[in-house]
Amino acid sequence: MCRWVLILRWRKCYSTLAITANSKIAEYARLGQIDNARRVFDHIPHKGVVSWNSIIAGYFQNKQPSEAQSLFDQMPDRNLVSWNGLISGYVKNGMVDEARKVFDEMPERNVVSWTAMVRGYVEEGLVSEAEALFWQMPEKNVVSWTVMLGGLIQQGKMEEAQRLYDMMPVKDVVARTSMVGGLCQEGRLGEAREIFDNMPHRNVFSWTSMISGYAQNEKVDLARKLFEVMPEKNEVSWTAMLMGYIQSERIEEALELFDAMPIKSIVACNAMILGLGKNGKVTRARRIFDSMRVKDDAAWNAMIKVYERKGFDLEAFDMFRCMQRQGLRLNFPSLISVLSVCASLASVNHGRQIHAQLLRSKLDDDVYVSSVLITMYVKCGDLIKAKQVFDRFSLKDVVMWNSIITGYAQHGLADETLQAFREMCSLGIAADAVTFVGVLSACSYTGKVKEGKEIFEAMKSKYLVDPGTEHYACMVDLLGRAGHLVEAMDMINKMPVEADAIVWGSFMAACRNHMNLDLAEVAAKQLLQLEPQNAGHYVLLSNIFASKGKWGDVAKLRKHMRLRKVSRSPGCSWIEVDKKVHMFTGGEHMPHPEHPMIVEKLESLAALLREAGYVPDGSFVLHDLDEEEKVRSLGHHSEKLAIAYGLLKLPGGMPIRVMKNLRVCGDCHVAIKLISKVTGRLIILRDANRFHHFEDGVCSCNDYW
DNA sequence: GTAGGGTTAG
Repeated sequence: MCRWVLILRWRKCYSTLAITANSKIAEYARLGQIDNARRVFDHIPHKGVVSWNSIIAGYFQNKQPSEAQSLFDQMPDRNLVSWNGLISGYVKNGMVDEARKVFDEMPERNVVSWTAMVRGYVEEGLVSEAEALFWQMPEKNVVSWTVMLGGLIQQGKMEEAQRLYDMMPVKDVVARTSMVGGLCQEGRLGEAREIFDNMPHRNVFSWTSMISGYAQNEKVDLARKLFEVMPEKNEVSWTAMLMGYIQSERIEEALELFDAMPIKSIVACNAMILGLGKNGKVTRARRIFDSMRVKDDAAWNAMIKVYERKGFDLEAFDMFRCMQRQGLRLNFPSLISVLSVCASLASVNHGRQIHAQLLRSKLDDDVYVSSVLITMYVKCGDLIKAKQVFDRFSLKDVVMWNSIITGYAQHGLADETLQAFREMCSLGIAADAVTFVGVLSACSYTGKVKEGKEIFEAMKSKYLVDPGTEHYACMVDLLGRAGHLVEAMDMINKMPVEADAIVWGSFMAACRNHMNLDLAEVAAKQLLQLEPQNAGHYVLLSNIFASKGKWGDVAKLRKHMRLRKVSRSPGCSWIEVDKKVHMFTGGEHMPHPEHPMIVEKLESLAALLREAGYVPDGSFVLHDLDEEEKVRSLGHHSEKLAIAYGLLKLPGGMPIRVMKNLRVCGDCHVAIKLISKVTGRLIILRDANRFHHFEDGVCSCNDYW
């Protein structure tokens, strides 16, 4: 008697233990600690079928389908749950074919098996396969119907979805919620609301679905009304509401809601960071980022993207490095952002490093990534490497062709640009608007007026691409540079759309280069109207007035500038030395630590230049200084500082690559040509528009920029 | 304790 009790007690205890072990397996698997789950599994003395099922599901959950399959093969006995688990495991790993094989081979099937398989097809977007299977099902229940419904909705087949929904014998909360979501996606808010209102039961999901529907369709206030009355909210509901404000750019209200959120989900934080970034509130975005206890890939990407978009390249890069130091894996969006950062910083070394990582993680055989890579190398001035990446890729799309075409154009290689353009056309790839910007600007940079005009005409008639403002800007630039100012003006007047600042800016520069002060004045006034905050326009107009001796107008303009609180966007140049980017600003507010040495170098250079016959040209300076002061101010233009630093730090024979955020000024251009001559160094300068290769006193732009 | 459905982002 006593013995039996003991045995029974022992058995009871044993089964409790097994259950605990099985839940431990599931728990570890959920946390991504599959090895711990396995350890628990291995220590169970007499493993039941549930333990096996649990560990197999765990491996599927942790993206190790082959290990799961191998365990399945070793199982002493399997039940229907094991088979169904295998199907759903493959489905979750996007392996429909494997799932189907299991489905065909299994000894018996129930509704769950069928539903899982239908779901598998739906996940892959194979709706017709899903439908075929669905109608073959020996029995269906609400879940199977809902899976099929979800598939149709996901594919945007709303009429079919509607029909299926009407046919459903039983509609529960889930099915109704699905339908609400589908209708909202189509903007059919009224119908969605009707289903919502007529639901016998509503839960958080249904409420959130309706709220999100309003929020996504620019009905934020309606969303808010519902949000206020919903009985219980979870973090997803809060986030859905938040997204509404962010998407309608109502950033203050978004912030208010965000601060009120009881639980700030990662999704909410990430969305808030991006939203703030879009609205220029970078510091606030950073504060939220720092406050996040757990940061996922998306959080890092969001922060990197915010910095990248704002042009805070160094910060973006630091962030990326920080992310890697935390041991986070490279992922697609952050790679794209950071490659753009490398491109904009023209940091070849960093770019190459990332390229290497790309190769290792096998992310490089993607059109998108390759195009960004090409652009990166182009902007870093390494056309050879850009071409290598380009050639390596077999299935090139327009974007990739555009990358290399624009690259050649920016380096002033018109023949290569045109050749690539022809090659692309002969391969039957349709040129788009971006292609023509590249081709036309190449013609413009190199004075190919005839070719440019022909291409511009062909663009409309032969390639059927409507010219946009950017193409007119190219044409105005092309004509203007070549001195056909009247024709350029004519082009502006004939434009179907209003000329923007870029068009007028090109025209302006042309007038200045060809010393047509009257037309320049017209252009400058237009520019001031279009961009009253851009200090560059004041500088230009002021220079024109000064050249004409209209000192009264100069004074008036300055006063105007002060009144409107316009400040010059600071010129800034940078150079990469020892894998570090060194920034230089024109003034002496934030001097480089090695400033004295650089100034010394500049002075010795100045002496050499004077010997070579260089006379500083003060007309490029805005400030009303006396001659000597002007020379000093010119001497400290940021590009010269950066070049001097490069001369000091980079071994002889190595090209000096300098980047500048504005267009290089005329005086610097003359001076740098001479510097390349007296020092015998190749100097590559990337300014806001294009590349200048200075060698032995000559620039690749032929003084035409 | 193990198998099938609905809500937030990029």
